[in-house]
Amino acid sequence: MNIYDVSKKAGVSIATVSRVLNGNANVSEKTRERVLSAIKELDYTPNVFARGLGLNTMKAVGIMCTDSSDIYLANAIYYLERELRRFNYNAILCCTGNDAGARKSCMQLLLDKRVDGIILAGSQFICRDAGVDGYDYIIEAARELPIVLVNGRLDGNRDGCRLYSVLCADREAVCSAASQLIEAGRRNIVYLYSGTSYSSLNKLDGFTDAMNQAGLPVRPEYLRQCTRDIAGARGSLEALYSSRMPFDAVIASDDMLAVGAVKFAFAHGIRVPDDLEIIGYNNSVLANCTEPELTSIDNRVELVSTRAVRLLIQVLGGGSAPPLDIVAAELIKRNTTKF
Amino acid sequence: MNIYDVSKKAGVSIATVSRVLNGNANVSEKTRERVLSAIKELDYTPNVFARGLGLNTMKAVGIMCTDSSDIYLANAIYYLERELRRFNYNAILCCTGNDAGARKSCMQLLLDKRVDGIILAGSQFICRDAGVDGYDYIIEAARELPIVLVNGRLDGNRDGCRLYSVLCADREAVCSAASQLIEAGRRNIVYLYSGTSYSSLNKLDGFTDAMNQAGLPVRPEYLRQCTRDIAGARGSLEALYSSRMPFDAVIASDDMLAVGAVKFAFAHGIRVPDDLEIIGYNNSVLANCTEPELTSIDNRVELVSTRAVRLLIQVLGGGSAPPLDIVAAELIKRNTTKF
DNA sequence: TTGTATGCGTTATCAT
DNA sequence: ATGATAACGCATACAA
Repeated sequence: MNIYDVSKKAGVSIATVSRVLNGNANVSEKTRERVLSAIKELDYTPNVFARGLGLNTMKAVGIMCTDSSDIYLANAIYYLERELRRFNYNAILCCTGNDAGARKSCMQLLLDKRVDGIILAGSQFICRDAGVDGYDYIIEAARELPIVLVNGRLDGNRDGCRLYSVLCADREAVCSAASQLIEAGRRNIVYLYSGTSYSSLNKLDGFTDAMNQAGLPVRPEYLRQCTRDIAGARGSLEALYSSRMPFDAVIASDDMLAVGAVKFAFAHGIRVPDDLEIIGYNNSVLANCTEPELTSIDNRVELVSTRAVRLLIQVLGGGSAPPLDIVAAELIKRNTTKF
Repeated sequence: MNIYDVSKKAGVSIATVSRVLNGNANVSEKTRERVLSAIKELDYTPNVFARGLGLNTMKAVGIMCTDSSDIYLANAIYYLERELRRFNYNAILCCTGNDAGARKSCMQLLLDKRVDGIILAGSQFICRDAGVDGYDYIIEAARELPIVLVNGRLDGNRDGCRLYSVLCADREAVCSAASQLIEAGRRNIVYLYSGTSYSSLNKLDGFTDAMNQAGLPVRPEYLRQCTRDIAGARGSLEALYSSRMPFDAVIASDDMLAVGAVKFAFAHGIRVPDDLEIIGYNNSVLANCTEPELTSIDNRVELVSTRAVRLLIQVLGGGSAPPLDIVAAELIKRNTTKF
């Protein structure tokens, strides 16, 4: 079942069939209809490989992420795929984990597959310990096809590179949230985080911004890094607590960690939000699970993901796009804060 | 940069290059090395389209699901993709939502893309309101390529179909859990569920099994269907509560609903697990978020997903496989139950 | 062991 | 408006 069968059935040449298939105007209405009905009758669909061979495109983009089961990334992937398919692109998913080598080979795999573009979902691709040439594989790839970072940032102003970043204004969001806690009278605020990704460090900066603006000291004991799970967050606060360092608020870089904070408070009979205010990040489903429910910073996954795809589509269509697109976050107030 | 360039550089014919590429034994060690070094020097990678055109395979499988942001499905997708890539297959993700038409067009899209196989992830593809010919699109597709249902079940014993189901013994799991509650003295057990998917109805059957085995009546007011979120679950229990129907245990078809049950209890000062025992399903991260933490049935996403891929790989390799592969669930005891 | 030639199913460039 | 034909880059049957 190929284009020849259709051309035979319709009594035209394969060129005409191809023209109909690709919406070429140079076809009379009569023949177009004849061809279309032949296509329908034979239930013909063009062979992607042959088409790809000629056009060098498969109408697919690669989505790379560290872990698609992470709640934030799972949402990002959902929105990315939905938007991509809206533009008739398929999504090829690649979970790389945190190993640098795996990332490179994943990227290479996608390049070899001749995808039309690549989306790097999640801030984990840009992190402190990447090293000087840690992003070379991205830069190089961006010379071959457009690459969009979702919630990560890498400068795309190098010549010959098509590298774009779409992200949320994390720093400003945390700064604003921290400022509100300070205004509400909190003085001993803990900042709880896990990774050293671009986004994570950015949030941390936002926290210190707020402290500086308020003229409050940023004490290193209150910047607490822990493993990325409930127990890690809780444990970190336990340690601080037993060392008798007072704290009256917690800002977490992820709802998961904020859940740990709620559990810590519960275990010690500390009242939330009266004695301890807690703010999470991502505004994920986890924020609705605790008691009281978490106030959380919404970093707009859907919006960011959608814009990332739109941007990519535009570039794939030969258009241009700004290398940086920043979306504002939104504080969703629930019951772990008083303001 | 193609196979001709490599052959020129290595001073051999393209046939020899192809042989080296495909691990054909009929190449002398000397020429093989010469070719390999030429490949490396030119940084050559074969064109997937040309290769696909000849072999009619793209080393990719489609993963269809209703919603990749659902926690269970997100996990399934993660494990599926990981295992697929372990066997050098890429994953093309397609989220269909709940619309039947979208499912069919998604399936067609994947068929047109000439994927090597398709995995239908999640029980939502098989559901009560599918209608008599509701699965025809799956059956027909299975005539063209192997299809594996993850956590759904469709009979694959039709001739010419390669249709397989890998799933968890949900019915037995719920039956066992309910039986344990009954043994512990609970008499008024609520079964809380949301969908009418294969898996969902199966769990419901497991619940009635347990009641029947214990000689207890299955009262329809205690089989409560609600929307698939925390508020829905909570609301459903509120309704039951205000109608003064006593209940002392809840089994939920999903951790999300169980969270709603915990919240309901908290709101009314009902002690968990003393006055109300609660059991969730999926053993997801949500089970760790509540206070007390949820006892939950672990339906082994990782195992099921991994086995599904292994089965598919086997079939793709020309081997045969059982049409049905069932994995046992496991009850993870935490603090919303007393036993 | 190696090379030649053909087929795979399109798209696109010419003619007509 | 339509048709013939040359790419596209690989695998492979067959020849040497």
